[in-house]
Amino acid sequence: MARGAAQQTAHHTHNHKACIEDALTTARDLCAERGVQLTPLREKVLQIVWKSHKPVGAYDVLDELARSHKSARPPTVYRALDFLMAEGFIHKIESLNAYLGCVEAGAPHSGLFLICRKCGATEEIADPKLEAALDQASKRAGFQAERRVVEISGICAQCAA
Amino acid sequence: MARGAAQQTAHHTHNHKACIEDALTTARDLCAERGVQLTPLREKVLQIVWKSHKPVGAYDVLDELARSHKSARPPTVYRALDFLMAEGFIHKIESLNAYLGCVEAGAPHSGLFLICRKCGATEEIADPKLEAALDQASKRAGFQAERRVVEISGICAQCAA
DNA sequence: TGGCCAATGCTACACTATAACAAAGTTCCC
DNA sequence: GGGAACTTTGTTATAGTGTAGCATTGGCCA
Repeated sequence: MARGAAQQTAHHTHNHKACIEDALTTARDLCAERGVQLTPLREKVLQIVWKSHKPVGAYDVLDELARSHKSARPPTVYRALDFLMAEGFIHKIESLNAYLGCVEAGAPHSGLFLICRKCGATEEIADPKLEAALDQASKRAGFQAERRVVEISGICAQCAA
Repeated sequence: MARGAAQQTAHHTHNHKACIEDALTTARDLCAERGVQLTPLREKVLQIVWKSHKPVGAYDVLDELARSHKSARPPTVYRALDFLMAEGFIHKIESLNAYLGCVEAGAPHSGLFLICRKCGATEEIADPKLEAALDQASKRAGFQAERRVVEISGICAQCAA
């Protein structure tokens, strides 16, 4: 699963380095606030997940991590991913068994994802109205919703053009 | 993963045998219409998936299938599951890596699922308004939606009571 | 009767994820 | 500063999910 350096963005070329820096800074700040540790290992994993706007598999993270961290093993990666998810810094894309940096880090939340099956770029969109509609639908069925998984696959605007 | 005979329904006790029979009859009719083969193997797998209203893992299907079909292997099961999904008779629940009988077999479609994390019962609900809202949201992002995964986990009405 | 196609058999393997226990590092209190 | 409690990481092994690739069978029909 080679994920090249080019074509990393969801919509157009942009300064992706700034994306990564934003994500890392936000994570550092939030961890400080919360009194939890963004250890070098965890930070490195977060950086790897943020290398592109495409969901990345745990074993791809492991391969990349192992270059700087020879002792890395599957549990190393999964523990870091679990931490990052618990803090709301990344999401798991269930339909791909892969992980994606969260653009709205802060409150842990369920996102809504648009996944391009051609280029792999995945966009997280926030749509309060839609979220409310989902909660409505649950409530109507007498169901206490706790977690939402909403993943839409198809062709992104760039690939369609 | 013991899935008992009791407590099989999403909402209340009901004649689950009728559920299964309905599903099998519908599948037989549709396959005849479409000129595809609902072989004994595929029918058996469909029946196993329909044993309850809880999503069932592929390897649980395999265990059950092997009782009557000694040569069954993972590919046996996955091929049958793929066929049944392609024909719209079952759904895959991505967040559980498990499969569930479709209550609205016929047109292949993406469902919306309410998954109880306590009893496992999973209800498929149809909500055209919500589906339209999801399509709207995609379109607004210039995205051509092809497949939807919508899975809501929480506590069902029965378990809450 | 031979060629084609769909379905199944079968072996092996790839990919995803966790259990369980050991070791090292951190915090905080006295 | 010593040490208990806790968090994080190391390490080995294994469980769980899914597919590749080729062989075999059986029906259809030209």
